[in-house]
Amino acid sequence: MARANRSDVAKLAGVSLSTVSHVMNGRAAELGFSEETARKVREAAEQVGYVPRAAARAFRYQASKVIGLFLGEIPESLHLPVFNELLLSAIEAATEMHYFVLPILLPLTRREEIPDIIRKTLQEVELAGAIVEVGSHDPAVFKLLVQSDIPIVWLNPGGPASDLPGRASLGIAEGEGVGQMLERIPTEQIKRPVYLTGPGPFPERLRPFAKKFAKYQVVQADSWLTPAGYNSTGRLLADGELPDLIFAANDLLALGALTAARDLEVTIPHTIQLFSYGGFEQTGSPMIQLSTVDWPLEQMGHMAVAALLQERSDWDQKWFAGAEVVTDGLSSQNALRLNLASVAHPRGTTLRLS
Amino acid sequence: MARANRSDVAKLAGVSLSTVSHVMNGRAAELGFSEETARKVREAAEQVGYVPRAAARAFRYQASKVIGLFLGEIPESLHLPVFNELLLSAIEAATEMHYFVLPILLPLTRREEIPDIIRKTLQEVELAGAIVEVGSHDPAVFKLLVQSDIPIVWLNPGGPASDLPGRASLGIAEGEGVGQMLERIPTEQIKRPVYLTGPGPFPERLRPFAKKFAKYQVVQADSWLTPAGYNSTGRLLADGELPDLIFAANDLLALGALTAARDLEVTIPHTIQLFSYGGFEQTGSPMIQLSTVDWPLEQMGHMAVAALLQERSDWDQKWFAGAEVVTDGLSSQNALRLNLASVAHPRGTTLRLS
DNA sequence: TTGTATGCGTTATCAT
DNA sequence: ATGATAACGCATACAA
Repeated sequence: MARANRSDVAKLAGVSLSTVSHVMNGRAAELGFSEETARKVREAAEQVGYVPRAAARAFRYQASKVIGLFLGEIPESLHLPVFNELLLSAIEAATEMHYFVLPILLPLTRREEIPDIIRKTLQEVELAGAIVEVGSHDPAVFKLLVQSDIPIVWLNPGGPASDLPGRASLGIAEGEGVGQMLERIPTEQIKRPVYLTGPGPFPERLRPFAKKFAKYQVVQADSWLTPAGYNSTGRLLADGELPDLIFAANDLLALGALTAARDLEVTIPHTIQLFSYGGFEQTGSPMIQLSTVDWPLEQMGHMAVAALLQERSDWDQKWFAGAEVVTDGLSSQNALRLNLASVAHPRGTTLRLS
Repeated sequence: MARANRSDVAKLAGVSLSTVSHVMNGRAAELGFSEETARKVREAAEQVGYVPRAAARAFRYQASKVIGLFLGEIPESLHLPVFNELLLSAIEAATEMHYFVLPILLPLTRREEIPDIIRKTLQEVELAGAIVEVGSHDPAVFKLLVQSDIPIVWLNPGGPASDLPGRASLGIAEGEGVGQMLERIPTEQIKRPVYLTGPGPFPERLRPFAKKFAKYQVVQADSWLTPAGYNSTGRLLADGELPDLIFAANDLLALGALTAARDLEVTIPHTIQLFSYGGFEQTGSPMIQLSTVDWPLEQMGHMAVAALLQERSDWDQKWFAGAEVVTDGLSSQNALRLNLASVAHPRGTTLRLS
């Protein structure tokens, strides 16, 4: 048997079609319907399991409750925090406003397919708006999205906000937290700083470190995961003069470095100080207190939704704090460009603090 | 300016509305339109950025490309693999068939809200089908979902398939992999087996362990995360006679146990053997080779989508292998109930194998 | 207090 | 080869 529709309910309740609509949309009292009628309708709906068809409602209202979240595909665990935290916080924020979040993965390779993916998406699911992780994509691939009239929020989880046209553009001031961290360390005593990173181009977060130290060594591991950090650090420590400060470009590399040092009986933080980027946090009673710089992805997800749905009050109050607003160079007057602050969490386990 | 619609294109191309539809749906050749007309239409569409309205299409076709994935909310990192692997594998499978996956989080507390969440969802977004993690929910809360005519696949990521009515019901034979693991260990020499678990009821995976050993000790940590495993194991090892086998109910607890043993200079696997459940895997050159039982969540996500979209061939070929099919006790003749095999990965690093 | 008419944008059928 | 039109289910303005 097919899904019940309005006329099934109307027939069963012995009322007209519009009466069903009015009652189901909670306007019974407002329009002065009898309690008796309302009850009859609700009972009939309940009995046949009637729920108004979303497709018909979306069509009729010319509106949708689905927010598209376009994310770069995940090459390895490095991106899991991006996926998890962005998606979950976006869902949380959206749910609060009775919206849904539809994640759409964009291939990192085969970029020529992206325009077509976007066209197919727009054609198959009505979107209330789009949140787009720009990544390293050529903005031109999003042309169709821009041409459609839905609001767009651009995201750059690994750097400054782009200046693409849309309702908002969010970035992260990665250097800020790193700078804070460096201020807490007596850096004048540092002789051999090391920057431990993964494959690919150096991220923004390196900048304050590079600025602080005239000379530093770069160790590039062959992945962004813990074992690579372990191996690279192991080789580094075995090979000659010990470093006295390691900045790991992500937390997983730092965990590898920590373990390698322990295995080689190099004490941290006494012999080597260590900190990383990513906001590693253990709930409950922690085993490891890693000094790390928070990556405000959760804030980013919340703000993206808030901006998309134009809940300006939300930005200002809960999530806005610490954001660096940049309004110049934007075409739309409604647009907001801002970089979320990253925050240092220095901890005595891995840093000797001044 | 508003999003372009069909009539904008028709006007620009100088043709009728239906001609635009015909061309846009690739039926130009079939209906014998001139190449000239088709080109004009395509160019006009391109120029104004026309994409057919999804809401109107969904309405007209009485169909949708969105699969709802109803998941229990995530209380702590324990559930991250469930969320990640299920969602990502479902997205992967769905994308291949040109479908989308909409994750919907159901509150674990405040369960009385669930029926309303489901009703709102059905009312606001047209679903092609639903994949539902049953969890510990009373199946009655899903009544509206069942009454709607969309196909449903039930999931139990932590135990056997339920026998709810729907297109399919998938579970996991957790005991299978644990049993395999126990067969590889010379268990007659085990004197003091310990089961290390987290808060809450004991999962299915314990069963073969309990069956194998007449007497075993249960250590219940106060969370499912690594630090809790560390603390509980630390206390256990300090407190008297050492165990000789620890089965950790998840990988994170096992990692804590491993670290605790190392810190107390108890050798693994020589003094204590250790294995866990969850399929912990490090890509690249691994630092830790944990003996663990695979949790086939990825397979589950793929199969759920395949079953939902009735791609029977898919089950049989790629993902079906090793699944234990149970067809008795099902009402719907289309329904399939099966338990995916879990697989042991014994590794010499943490187990002494026979 | 209830019923009726209209339109939302698209597609497919049918007529030209 | 191209154009006109009905139908999809719902919500609402308006008529009764």
